[in-house]
Amino acid sequence: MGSSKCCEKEGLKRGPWTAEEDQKLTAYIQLHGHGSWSTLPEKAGLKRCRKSCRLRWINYLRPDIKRGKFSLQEEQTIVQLHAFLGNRWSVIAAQLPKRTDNEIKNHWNTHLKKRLIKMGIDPKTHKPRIDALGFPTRHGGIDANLSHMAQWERARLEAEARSAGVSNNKPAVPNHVQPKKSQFGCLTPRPKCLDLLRAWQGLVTGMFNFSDRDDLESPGSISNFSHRGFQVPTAGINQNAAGEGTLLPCIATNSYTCDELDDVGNWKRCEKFNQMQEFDEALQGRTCSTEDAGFVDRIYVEGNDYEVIANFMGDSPGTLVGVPASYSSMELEISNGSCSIGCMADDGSYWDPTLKFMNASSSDSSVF
DNA sequence: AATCCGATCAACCGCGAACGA
DNA sequence: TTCGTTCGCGGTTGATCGGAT
Repeated sequence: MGSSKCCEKEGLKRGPWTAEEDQKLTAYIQLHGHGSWSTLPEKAGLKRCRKSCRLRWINYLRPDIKRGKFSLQEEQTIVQLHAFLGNRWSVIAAQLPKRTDNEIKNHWNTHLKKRLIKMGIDPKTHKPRIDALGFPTRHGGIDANLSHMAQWERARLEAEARSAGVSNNKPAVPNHVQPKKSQFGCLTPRPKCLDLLRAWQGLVTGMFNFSDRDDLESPGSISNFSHRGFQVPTAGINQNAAGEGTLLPCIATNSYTCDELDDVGNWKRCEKFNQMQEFDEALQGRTCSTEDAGFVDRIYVEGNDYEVIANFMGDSPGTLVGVPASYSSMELEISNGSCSIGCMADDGSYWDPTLKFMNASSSDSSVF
């Protein structure tokens, strides 16, 4: 486990923790909180360095962590987020409740990475791997699907590049990828990148779903993805004579109305939706559920920067609502199949997107 | 039964960022 | 602005386990 450093110089203990040490650390933190990690070991009566204590608590002893097998959903999320974020395990872990970055990192390195490699997908780029002759690697009968995968991946990278390029002063990975604590003390529901990636979730689902069972231990064909349900959060948009875009209530099945939209960068999302058309015939029984509530994408309409949010009420199809991107702190609550959204601006003012949307629709104003 | 070997995962280290003096 | 300290992240190591030989 590496050469000794901070622990050895002061005669501190290293290696596996004993039950007694765990008990001491847990008892101390439950009573006092961890406070300063540098002083904790001494106060807690542990002959361990601060790093060792912190790691033990965060990765093992903390009460709000889940251990054991990763679910299909969790694995999909990891793969999707890794495609966007790379090895930013702490950010990925923030989107997987009760999982630690260390656990996710280990799971990636020991399971997911190998599974992707087996499928002929480069785990670093998430692109189909190219052999020495420049041809995509062959793996069973999945070539056709890999080409689809490659198209999706291209779309993903293009979207990523655009989002970085549209605003030079914005980081390539937006800040809101980082989970934020809102005034209500809750984490924002999820980063937009999850939604960008949701479009190809069906492919990933195909990669990780095997026949009729959810057993993940044996890789299966990805060729059956087209027969599966494919949840697609979709956008409806209307242009008036002046060329202004107005968001419409959107039934959460595909509504590819984007062809006529401008080609100057507004409504970037639509390009992605157009690419989804080629899957149109293959996709059946598309429905959108409350799982799709939350961020959909960032759009730029009339020079304004908006977040688009799928908003679901009860069991009815969702609507899309727009929120100024400056309203960074979102609240989303799902209960009894109903989803409500509210947003807090940095100055503390509150934005009710549903209300704004309805007002805007009735007044025929631009966008909202 | 003994040994080997690959897989797994807890734990450690180095480094950069954040922060305060 | 600089410097020292602390924290947290990502990469890596090595103990352990289980299956194969």
